[in-house]
Amino acid sequence: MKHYSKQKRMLVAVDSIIFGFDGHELKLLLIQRGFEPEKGKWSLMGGFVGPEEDFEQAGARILKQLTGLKNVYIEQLYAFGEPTRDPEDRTVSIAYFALIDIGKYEKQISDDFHAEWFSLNKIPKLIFDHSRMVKMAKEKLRYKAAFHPILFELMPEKFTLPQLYNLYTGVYDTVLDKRNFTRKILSTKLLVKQKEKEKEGSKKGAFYYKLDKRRYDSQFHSFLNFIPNPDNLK
Amino acid sequence: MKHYSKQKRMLVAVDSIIFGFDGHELKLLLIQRGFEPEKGKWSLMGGFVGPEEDFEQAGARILKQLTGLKNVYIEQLYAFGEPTRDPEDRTVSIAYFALIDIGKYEKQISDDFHAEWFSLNKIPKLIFDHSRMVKMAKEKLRYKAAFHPILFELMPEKFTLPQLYNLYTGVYDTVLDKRNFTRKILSTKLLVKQKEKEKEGSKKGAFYYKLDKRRYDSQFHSFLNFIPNPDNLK
DNA sequence: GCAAAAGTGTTTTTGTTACACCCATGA
DNA sequence: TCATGGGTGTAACAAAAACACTTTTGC
Repeated sequence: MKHYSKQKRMLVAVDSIIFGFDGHELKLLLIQRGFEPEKGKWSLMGGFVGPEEDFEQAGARILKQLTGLKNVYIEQLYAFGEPTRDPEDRTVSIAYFALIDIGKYEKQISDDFHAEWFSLNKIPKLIFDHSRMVKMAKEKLRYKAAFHPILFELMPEKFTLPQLYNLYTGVYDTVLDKRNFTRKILSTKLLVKQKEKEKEGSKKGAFYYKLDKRRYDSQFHSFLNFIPNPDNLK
Repeated sequence: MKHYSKQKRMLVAVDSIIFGFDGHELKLLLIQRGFEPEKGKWSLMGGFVGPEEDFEQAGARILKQLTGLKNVYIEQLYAFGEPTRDPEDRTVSIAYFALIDIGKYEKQISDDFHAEWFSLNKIPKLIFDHSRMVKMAKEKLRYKAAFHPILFELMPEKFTLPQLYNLYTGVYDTVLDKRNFTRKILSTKLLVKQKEKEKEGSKKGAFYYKLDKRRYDSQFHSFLNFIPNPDNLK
């Protein structure tokens, strides 16, 4: 304490942009705050970083609290620190984005907040700078998913190629050539075809695939070029 | 204050990883601290975020203080927050990396620190988690420079293709095919050939080039694919 | 005249894109 | 039997990679 005593201290929070995919479109998990300030307004899930915690621990704790999930994909997005971003008090926010298997999500009982999934094009007004955080998270997800197989984190254990196709076209808000898409995905050797078919979505049914976990882990950082002309992603 | 009063407050600092290029190799600017704690040890340049400042302002202020430069390329790298990363007190560090034209750098007179440029493979032991920050900055620079023309930020107004070649091979610690490299660089149309030659580096002399600032700004986010097989960049 | 670094084209290989029809099934 | 969505191959084109010799000039 002796050397830094003149410096201003700040609150430090972690806010999580939580993405899920329901087989048709990408969704975002938001909470309606049950506490002041901004009680009743829509918000990202967040919380203050505890005295003995690092950011990852705080992020994991918050995610667990809201979704019941642990060991999910979570990655630091950006640190936000405008002096007045939280009008109540100087608060720095370390934003993380998480990708979860929406099927594993279970609504938590809590008085503090009530959570809901939103389609990405129907996001309500959010408190503070949370809309900016969401925008940035979408950009980063697009950027990263163009090269790395990160979107598989959103899929259930067994999934079909049409589902995956829906996810990619949704994330990039574009149509992709179905044959080229299939070829590219399968050429990564990341997927293992199952014998069963998914029969809900269509009459013919679509084959299930599973991730080859070994290959996935080892190729995660490789450049797989999922998206044609990834220009202008930012 | 009324709602957050129970939360722990922390110090928030900005640390800058400052890269420069002398025409031959990539360098890092470090300071030897003239103040406690860790007086005399090598460190990144940093400082606390002031009560009315955001991170970018703090980063710019710190960079100006050490290098005399303003309006240089600076980008947020990562937020570090392990509870004991600074043994003195709980301090969160928002790390930024900066790319400067080493020729414009002018040593600042200050009692507080004495600065020196280091080759990237001769970095001394650094305080706290600064070595980890440097490592991460190198990785991010490699990643980003593989797709975006960011390394031009390190060059002086006029530079030669051999200098640029040295920079790229240095950053990726690899040899590149000279003809393919030249073709790729020139095919971006980002460079304008000058009439004069640089005569210091060789007998024959190498033509100077300048950045086409307009094109550079508009293509900055495009994917230019500078590096063959960018796999395993992380 | 020779050492040292700059500059320059072509061929091969690889990857990307464009494109359209048949299949399986439940209603 | 037909409507719906699933599944599949090929040819043209574009981009990347491999490869070596000539030029200039200061010493």
